[in-house]
Order: sequence, then structure tokens, then C-alpha cells
Amino acid sequence: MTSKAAKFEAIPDEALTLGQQLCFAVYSAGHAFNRTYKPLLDRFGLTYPQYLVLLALWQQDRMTVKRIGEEMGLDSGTLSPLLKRLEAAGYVSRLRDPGDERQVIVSLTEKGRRLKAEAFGILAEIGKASGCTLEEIRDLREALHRLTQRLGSSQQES
Amino acid sequence: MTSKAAKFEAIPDEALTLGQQLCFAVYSAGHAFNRTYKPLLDRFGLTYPQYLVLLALWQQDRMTVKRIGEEMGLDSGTLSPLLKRLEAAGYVSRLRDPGDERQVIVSLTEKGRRLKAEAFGILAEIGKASGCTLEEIRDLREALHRLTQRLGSSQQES
DNA sequence: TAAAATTAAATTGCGCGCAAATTAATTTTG
DNA sequence: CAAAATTAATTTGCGCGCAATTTAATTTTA
Repeated sequence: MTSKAAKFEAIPDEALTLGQQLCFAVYSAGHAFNRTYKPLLDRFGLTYPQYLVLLALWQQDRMTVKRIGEEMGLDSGTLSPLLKRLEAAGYVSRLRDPGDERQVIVSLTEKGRRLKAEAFGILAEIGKASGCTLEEIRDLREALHRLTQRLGSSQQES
Repeated sequence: MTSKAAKFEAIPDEALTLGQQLCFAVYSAGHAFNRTYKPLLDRFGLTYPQYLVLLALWQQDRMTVKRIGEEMGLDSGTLSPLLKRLEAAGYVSRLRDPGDERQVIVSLTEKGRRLKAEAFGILAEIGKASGCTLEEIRDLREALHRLTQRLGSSQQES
């Protein structure tokens, strides 16, 4: 019994299958959402991540890139080009903060604000596709938030 | 009361926030898993999706690209280059099926099989980082599987 | 206040993930 | 059996997502 092998000997072989992995269940559900949103967003010329940024802006307009990144867990390397495309599509404007020229303030355009009305329809479609009750959605969402929190905080420790 | 607005009038404004979205909870948890796996996989020169493919192969060796795609919900456009990189890293071999030259059979190399022993350690690390009990993991996994199933089947209908 | 350190965005490079087009092999059918 | 249709994998193009670097502005501090 070598020391290295012994340490995890208690874990059965079946624990290592794809179907048993929580991470793979999350991974697959993420793709499934992306695929479900795609046809609903195509007619607005939006991608799923772009739509999530708009959700953040409908909640709180005029955020810096950094602030949006904090809300969404994304860095400027991801957001900068995405926001440029959202601007090119006419949904947001990007303006340097006159008080601090390092910052860029992202604001909804009139077109961006108008889209919010359509989003309720998208929300209803997704809710229907998910086949979940409001309670199931809430419980699952909260369980995932707790999980994300714990995975995130475990990062800092290492 | 315009007809278009009236249709979804019952949905409150708060339902449209990022934090309320199940999709965003899944999206964030997916990124959190990716970030947690990254340092654990870096020393093997593997990415998180590559590791998932290896999980599939430890469960069932010698699969065609198509079969792996069915197991994982990915198409060959994603898998072909990923498998080439796994081959370049020495974890798998890719061989045309002599009985049907259209198919490519992906097999674990000795190096790929050896890595399985290390995977139990990774599994334990992730389990610790998730902070979930085995019951929580099972429940969450099953809820996500059901969700993925329903989102997937809703695609065919449209 | 001038130099050093910090901060915010943007940029670069690479690996997914997916749609669409391409290539090559096999199966169907006329 | 030959043409047409189907199938499997690859390739191409584009948009994330992230690490690492760069650029520019602001703050700290010597």
C-alpha cells in the first residue's frame, strides 16, 4: 500500500465517471442555457454573454467596466471587446469619465433601454423551457450561489 | 394598456435582475469550477474541457469522436482540435477505424491511463473546495441533469 | 513636486464552443 | 453498378474567457 495511493483509496472508481461529476452537470447546464437563449437573442443580434451584460445594466445603468466585471465575475480582457460590440450594435455607449480618465462609463442607449421590454418575453420563454417551478428555480439558484461562493473563496486560500 | 406589454405585465421588474437569473447562477458556477480546476490541471498541462474528455475515456476507452461528442454534448468542431491537443500532449491516440475510414477512434495512451490515479486526488480537492456534502452534490447534480434535459428537449420543439 | 507605485482599460495570444462549409468514406437508390 | 444521399471528421470564422502585457491616468511617497 503506497502512501500516495492509500490516501484516496476510499474513493470508488464510479466516483470518477462524467455523469457523477457536479462540475460536468454545471458545464452541461451552462451549454444548454446558451443553446436555448441563442435563437431568442439572434433576432436582436445579441450573444448570451452580451445579454447578461444588458441585464446588469437594466438593473444599474452607468457602470464602469470594472464595476460590470465585479457584478459578473469577468475581467476587462473579456469585457472590453464585448462592450465594443454592444456599442457597435447600438445598445450601449462608452464614455471616459471626465473626473477620472482611466475609467470608462458604460451607459444604455435608448435602443438598449427599449430592449428591456422585450426581455420579459425572453424571460418567460426561458422559464417555460426550463420546466421549473418558481420554487425549484429559487432553490437551485441559491444552491449554485452558495457553491460559487465556496469555490471562489477556496481560490484565495491557495 | 398595450397588448404587447400586457402579456407579461405580471412579471415584476426584480425578476429581470442578474442575481435572480438561474442561467446566471449556472454561468457563474461554471466559471468558478473552471477557475478551481485550473491550478490543479496546470501541472498536467491540461485544460478543464480536456480533463472532462479524459474522464469520459477513463469510463469508456476507445470511443469515436462522435461518441465522445454524444457523451459530452459537444460537436466535432469543438472536439477535433481539442483531441489533437490531447494527442500532442501524449494522453490519447487517434486512429482511423480500419472498418470505417470515416471514423476516428480515440484511445488512452499509457500516460493517459496513468493519469487516472492522479484524478482521485483532483476529485478530492474539488470536493473540498465545493464544501458540499455528498448528498448536496447528488441533489444538485440531479436537479441540473433534469434542467439540462428539459432545456435540451425544448430545443427540438422550436 | 518629481519619481515610484497603483489603478483602469485595452490589447495580445490561446483554447474552447458552435455554425457553416469542406473533404472523404459509406450507404442508399434508381 | 453508378449516381445521389448520408455520414464522420476536419476546417474556417467568430465570440467569449482568461492570463499576461501594455498604455495611460491617478495616487502615493520621498
